[in-house]
Amino acid sequence: MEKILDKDEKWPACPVCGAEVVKPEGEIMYYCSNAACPAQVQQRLEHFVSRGAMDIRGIGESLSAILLAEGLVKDVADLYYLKAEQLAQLEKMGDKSADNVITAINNSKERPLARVIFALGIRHIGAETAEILATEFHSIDELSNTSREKLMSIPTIGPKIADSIVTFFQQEVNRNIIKRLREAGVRLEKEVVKAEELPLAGMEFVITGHLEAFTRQEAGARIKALGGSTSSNVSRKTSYLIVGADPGSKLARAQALGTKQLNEEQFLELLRQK
DNA sequence: GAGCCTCGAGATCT
DNA sequence: CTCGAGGCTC
Repeated sequence: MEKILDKDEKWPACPVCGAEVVKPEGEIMYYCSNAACPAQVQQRLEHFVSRGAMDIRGIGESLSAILLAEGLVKDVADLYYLKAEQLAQLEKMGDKSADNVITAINNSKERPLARVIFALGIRHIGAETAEILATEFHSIDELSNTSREKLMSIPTIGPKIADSIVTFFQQEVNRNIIKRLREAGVRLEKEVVKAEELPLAGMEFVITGHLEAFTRQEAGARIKALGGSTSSNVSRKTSYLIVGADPGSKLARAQALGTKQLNEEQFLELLRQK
């Protein structure tokens, strides 16, 4: 039920910057409409450096506030242009602490794509959705150039999230931040995982019977993408026999060899764990 | 029967 | 927030 305002009644204003507040339809909370609101800027910075995001140790609530107040940082990209000497001049900051912070910032340049997406602070994009986006897109560029339709075709992503993403990448401020992150050397592409580090590395799979979720070819592709291999015959080298509906003679052979088996549900579970 | 709305469950985000 | 179920309209 929408509140009706009396003629002279004012909408509540942001307690920090005094800007007009908005209340998205169906929601209870009011949000400050000013993206440049100091409180919002600080929250975005804190979120960016937080553990689940870029994980920059040494910068938290306190230092974030100081960096903003001193004008050393105006947005998250500025972090990567900080100099140790600038930090060392701050209150309660010596050369040692300053160096530690700079090192932490540099280390964060290699974070996995999912974390970078999460760190950007796009509305409705939490750790989970960021993870999903990182499996669908190879880079921030690819994500930023995608369409509302493509996004909506992804399970768990509906109109609200799709719009939020599209709008975010349309904003000039955000494009600029991404540009400077790239120029500073922050990796905005999917990490290249070494073959031997893939989750199914060294495992050989054989499929028997009919799978519901996908064709043999698709199943094989998924296995390969995770570093595993496939074969058409069960042997002592076979790690798992995937048993679909109406299994063939491979099942008997697997039983004779004592090969481990997975039903389709267990196989899907294995893929989900990555 | 396609299109649109509401509603509730279950998952996710703030 | 997303998504599917069920009810309504045309």
